[in-house]
Amino acid sequence: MTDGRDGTPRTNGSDTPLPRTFFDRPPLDVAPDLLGRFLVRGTARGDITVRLTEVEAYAGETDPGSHAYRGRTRRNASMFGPAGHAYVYFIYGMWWNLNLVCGRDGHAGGVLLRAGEILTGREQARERRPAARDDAELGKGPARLATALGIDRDLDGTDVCSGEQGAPLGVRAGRPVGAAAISAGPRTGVGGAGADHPWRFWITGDRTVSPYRAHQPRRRQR
DNA sequence: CTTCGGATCGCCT
DNA sequence: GGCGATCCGAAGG
Repeated sequence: MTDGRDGTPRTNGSDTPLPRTFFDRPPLDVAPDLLGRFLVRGTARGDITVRLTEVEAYAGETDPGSHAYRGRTRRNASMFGPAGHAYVYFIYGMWWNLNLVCGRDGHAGGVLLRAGEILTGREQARERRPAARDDAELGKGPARLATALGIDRDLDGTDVCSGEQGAPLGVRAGRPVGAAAISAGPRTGVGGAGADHPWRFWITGDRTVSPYRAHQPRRRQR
């Protein structure tokens, strides 16, 4: 990324790609460490850069809340693949959600990217998110974030650690957040065993963090 | 401000 | 056939 004004490269290291080893850890370690990092979406129209503000860990085969809990299927195959790749899935018949696969080989862990602050490429994001009432809403929620970034099935399995210019997705060092600025709590909209465990992490007080919503068992139809 | 119903489809039981 | 790691607009207080 450049500074957005005169093209002068940054010199503070925020553009450095995160090494693949970053993702070679359990989701509960990776998730809070992703806060403040930059996700770069490369499109034909230029880059969109997001500062990650809210994430959720999914532990894999042993986690009843995870898509990987019941084993490998066509949908969740990317979670069983190598770390440092994207897992993109379709939800509620209309939306896409983006995860980053992490954990040691053979463990289907992932981190759901729930919200972020759009730093560059705001015009593209606004066009894809006409319902957003202000910039903070562009990526405030997992499906909103994916929509703002133009994420869909095509990006499932994409390597986010290639470090190549123009890659469709990449994760950069960004501005990591210290533990004192991080809050933790239960996952949003996820029930079942372990629902109360603090698996969700966000930057305390950040305006782009989505509101918490408890799991709601669907009311039976009458 | 909060609550609620509808949209819409692929995966799983 | 049920329901989900959601969002949005309308209606109600």
